[in-house]
Amino acid sequence: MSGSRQMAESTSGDQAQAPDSGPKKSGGKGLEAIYRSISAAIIEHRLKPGARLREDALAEVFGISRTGIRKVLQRLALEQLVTLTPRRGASVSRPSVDDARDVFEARLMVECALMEVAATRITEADIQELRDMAKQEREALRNLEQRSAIKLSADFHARLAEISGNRALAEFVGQLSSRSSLILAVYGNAGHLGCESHDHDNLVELLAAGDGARAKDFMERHLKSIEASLSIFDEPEETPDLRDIFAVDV
Amino acid sequence: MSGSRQMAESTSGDQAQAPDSGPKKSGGKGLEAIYRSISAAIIEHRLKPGARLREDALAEVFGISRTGIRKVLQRLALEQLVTLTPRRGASVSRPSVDDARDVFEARLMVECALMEVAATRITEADIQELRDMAKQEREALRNLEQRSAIKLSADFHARLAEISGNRALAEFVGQLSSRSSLILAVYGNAGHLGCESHDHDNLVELLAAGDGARAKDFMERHLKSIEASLSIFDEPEETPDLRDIFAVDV
DNA sequence: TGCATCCGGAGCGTATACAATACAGAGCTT
DNA sequence: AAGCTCTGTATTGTATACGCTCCGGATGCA
Repeated sequence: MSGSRQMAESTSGDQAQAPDSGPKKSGGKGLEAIYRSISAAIIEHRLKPGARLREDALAEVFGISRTGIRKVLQRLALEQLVTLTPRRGASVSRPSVDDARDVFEARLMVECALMEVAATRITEADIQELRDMAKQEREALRNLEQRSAIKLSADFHARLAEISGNRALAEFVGQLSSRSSLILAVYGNAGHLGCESHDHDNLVELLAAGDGARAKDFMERHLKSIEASLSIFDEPEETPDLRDIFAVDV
Repeated sequence: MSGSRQMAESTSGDQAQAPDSGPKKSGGKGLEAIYRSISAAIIEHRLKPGARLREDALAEVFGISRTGIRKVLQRLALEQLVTLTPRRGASVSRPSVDDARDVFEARLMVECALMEVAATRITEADIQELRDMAKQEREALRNLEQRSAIKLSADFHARLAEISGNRALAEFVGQLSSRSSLILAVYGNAGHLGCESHDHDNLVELLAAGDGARAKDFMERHLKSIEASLSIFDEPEETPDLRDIFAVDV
């Protein structure tokens, strides 16, 4: 892996203003803020899988017209965070069992490989930032702020991938991490949310020590343990067997 | 590249409809066809990097209003086939040197790993289909139809990734392949277009033999040879240093 | 009473209208 | 003569209007 540029955010002059403060004169970049707002709400499980996202309602909430909302929803749909059903509108995606397996298989493949690259390219500033993120996540967990913790965890993995210096792979990991959050919402067991509290700290220290091989192994165990913690079985089909369900009542 | 007249038809069964044959009954699926049409035009280099894509012009060509065109352009932008510059509209992306390196690095990582998976999952039907695609590509090359050959090559790699059974990774490879076509357009040497004529045939036979390890090695050499065939050097910067350039004249 | 049909509302899909802005060319100033 | 500004035009950004489809309830008929 070569290259020495750093991952510039799309347009660096990006400023996020409060969603409701400037309803009239919000510039084109306001859409980016709305995107992040909805995206965060989904990742934090404030919007649960299956929740409908009506265009009118969102338009009113964010103080713009449906046009902009549709743009945001289309982007979210391409990232598979929301599902767009014709004539029915948008709703938060409900990943299938196959989706879940695909996502974790992909993460295993890509994130593990990236650890070895990251170990050789990580800088002091990166290490400090990652330690910070891990700490925030630990504290969120301790305060039982599960919503924040899940988002921070996804951000951590995404940030980790950025260190590799490969933008294409970093974006891909970012999307996979976001989708993982949805998978947790559907198949996760309450109380035990994905990442162990100290896993990320350990990962950072391994990278700080430059030990790519062990970081890779650790990431592998980390991801496998997350996947193993899921309750992946086929959901009740769309036409549940009511006789079976209410058998006890009869 | 001057006229806007060059994107209408595509070689395969893509129907180019008369300008306004069905203004009312467009149907939501029409956008998918338009997306494929523009996407194919870009991948086949009928629209070259830097070419501007004016919304009005596209709207007129495809017989719909700008609304639908904007939707398609936004999707293409998210896939990084077109670049959307604020207030300047859309143009075919011109991948940077860094982009090129990232894309091929990602392909190397993912496609190679997928070969071992594909070798265990490939079916007779898959083998037959891949042989067919490789044959079409060979013939296109022999007939000097470079445009078709490039698209067929990208389709081949994408189809190959689908065999792994992992949708997330398959989509990712598909996007990387499309972007690779753009990279070829910018940094490729005329005459030697990426894939060697028999590489894909060899790949199929290795997979048909179930030899995942050698398929992986072959894919690695294949991708590296493509990347090596590129002329990757920094293009003149956007604000060329005129003093430097004309130093000899002074 | 049960089912089919009709009707009304709600919400999305598409087109069009209007406003804002960047580029280009011409004219003026120095 | 060269540079700067000012204005005109072309093109995108955003909002709004209208039509169409789907869902739910009410009504009529068997």
